[in-house]
Amino acid sequence: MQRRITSKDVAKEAGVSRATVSYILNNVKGVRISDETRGRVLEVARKLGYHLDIHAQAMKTNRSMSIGVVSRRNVTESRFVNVLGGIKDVLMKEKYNILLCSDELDEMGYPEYYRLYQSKKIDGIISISYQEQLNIEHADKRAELMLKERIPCVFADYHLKNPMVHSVDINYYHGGYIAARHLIEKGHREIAFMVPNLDTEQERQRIQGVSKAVEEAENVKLTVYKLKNSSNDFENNIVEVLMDRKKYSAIIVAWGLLASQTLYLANRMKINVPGEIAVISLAGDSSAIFTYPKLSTCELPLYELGVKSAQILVDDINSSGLPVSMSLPCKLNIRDSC
Amino acid sequence: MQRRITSKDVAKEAGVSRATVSYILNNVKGVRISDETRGRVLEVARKLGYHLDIHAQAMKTNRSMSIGVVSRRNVTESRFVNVLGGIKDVLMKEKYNILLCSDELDEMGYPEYYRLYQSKKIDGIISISYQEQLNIEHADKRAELMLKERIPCVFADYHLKNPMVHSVDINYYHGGYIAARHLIEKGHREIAFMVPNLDTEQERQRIQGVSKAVEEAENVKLTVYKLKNSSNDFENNIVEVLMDRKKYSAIIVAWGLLASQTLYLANRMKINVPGEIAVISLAGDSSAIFTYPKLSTCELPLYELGVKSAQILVDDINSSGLPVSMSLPCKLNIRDSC
DNA sequence: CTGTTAGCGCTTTCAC
DNA sequence: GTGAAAGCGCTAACAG
Repeated sequence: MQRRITSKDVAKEAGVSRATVSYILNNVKGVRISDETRGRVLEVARKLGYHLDIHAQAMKTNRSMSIGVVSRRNVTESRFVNVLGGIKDVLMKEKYNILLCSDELDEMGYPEYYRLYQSKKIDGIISISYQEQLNIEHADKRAELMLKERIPCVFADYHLKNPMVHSVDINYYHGGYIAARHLIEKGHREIAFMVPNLDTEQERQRIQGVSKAVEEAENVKLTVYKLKNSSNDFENNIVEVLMDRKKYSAIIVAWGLLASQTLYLANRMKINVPGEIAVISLAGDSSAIFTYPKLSTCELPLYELGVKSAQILVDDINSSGLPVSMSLPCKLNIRDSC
Repeated sequence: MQRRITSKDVAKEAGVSRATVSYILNNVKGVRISDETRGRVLEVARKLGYHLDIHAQAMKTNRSMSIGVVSRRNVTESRFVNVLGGIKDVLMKEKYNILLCSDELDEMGYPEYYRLYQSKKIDGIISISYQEQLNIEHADKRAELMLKERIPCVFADYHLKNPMVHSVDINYYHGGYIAARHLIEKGHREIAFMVPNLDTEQERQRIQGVSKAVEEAENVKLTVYKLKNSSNDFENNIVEVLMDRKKYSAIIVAWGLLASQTLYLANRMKINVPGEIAVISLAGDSSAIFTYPKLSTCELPLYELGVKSAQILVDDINSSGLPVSMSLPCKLNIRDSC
């Protein structure tokens, strides 16, 4: 086991002091160092195979250059992963690393990421909402904790009540509105809206958005079907709605998976889409594009959500300012199902 | 800005020494401490809001308790994310955190994760192959580097030549074999195999596995279609193969997305699946289950891949031993398309 | 412009 | 069983 090469070794070998080495390696400005010295030190560092000890550095600077990204357990959901992509792209540029955290509580009732922050393992937190997140009060409580302890933190897609924490949300109202609007412009006058029966801000906004578009139009009738969520198997629900198809010419479906399933069932029931019924989904990822027919969706700005969240967090860490809160619009992606 | 609470503060307040505090908080065995003292210290720590400084600890112990997971850029691929799930479940139990790394090279030609290891930010590395990873020599070179510097490292799904590094692979041969075998048992005698024309171990194994099953059977004819990869748009290729359909009664498709697209096109061309042609895919994730008809797949053991990789890495860090290399079998998941 | 030095907060050996 | 003290490798304030 051989000793680690430290900045001391580099300094000695190069015939300068440790401070000089530190200045050069960190590119500290406001210190002028002759190009010759600089070159020599860099060369020696390379030759000796010197590597910074990040813990020693962190100890001095009180910065770990890591950001915690919190997910509710399931890293597998495509929603999570798309947001992560946006976060990663921003943080890489800013020299931050991403540390995956859970929010499971420890014996003392604190979430893991709280501990990681207090231990200085991460400099800030991005919390991404999880699907079917019912318990908003719970999230609000977490936000309180962050606020109280002044922990740099951004809530992504949480739609919190608390206006003092940074938040980036998705404008589901807008999504519902433009989707319904599109159908109306296409001439549909009887529209069904299929949405899981959940008491979440997300679904509430969608219903409002869809309703708004309908209200603005003339002679358009809307039927909202609230699907009972029996362990995520909506088959029976969907079949019922499809049986009802004399009552409308188009369906808006709240979720991507639900939409795929709807198309599947339509195929099975020999219902022509979009001929007999047009279908549009208010979410859904690219994996859904090979449904038959290709699904028209209202794309959620997931990548953007990640980008904005990361930017806000980095800004906050660098100079904590006023709380930022924004809401990102959706984008229509019309393919073949309507 | 108030001073950080240190173990010194806790020690003073509790009337013991810092060493005692450390022993208690880390649950060090081989040191007997009266329950009364232990309780008092814990209580004081809680009251004062003491939190360990993880960098100071890491500096002493030379352990950062983080593992780097390397992905080639695209964290969005479902392949990556499923493996990650397995890794996460194991590492959480072992008290390790996951740090997402890229393998982009820095000015000095080292991948990011190499730097992170040398800086002691991570204790080991799990490298997950990326799809269509063509350049095996390149990967072998990375493996050399890890080996030379004795960096704890596991290569997941790389099929490296070097037997000295830990590796966990997927047995694509097995996947191809059981899929073909299933079709043969179902009575199919003319089988087509559609595979992207890539010179990778993965596709080579698949072809071998499928061929093997065909050879073992009597009177079965296999036609291999190598698809030219023009920017991942295989539509024309697939249509051609489907036009050829008098020549076979079943198709094996190498990739999940390709399979979805095949079903889509079959629908569009009014070809009945599995009536006219049966279809089975050698990969594909759960998002594909709402194709019409529901796609039969040979499931890749992605979660397991993550689990095994993480276990091997942790073992290696704790007591570096002989190189482990294993290959995980696939699993048939027969739904409606064959 | 460069060097000296004092810690950052922790663990752990060694003495008591 | 408990305590004193020696660093781990770095940065930044200060002195030269």
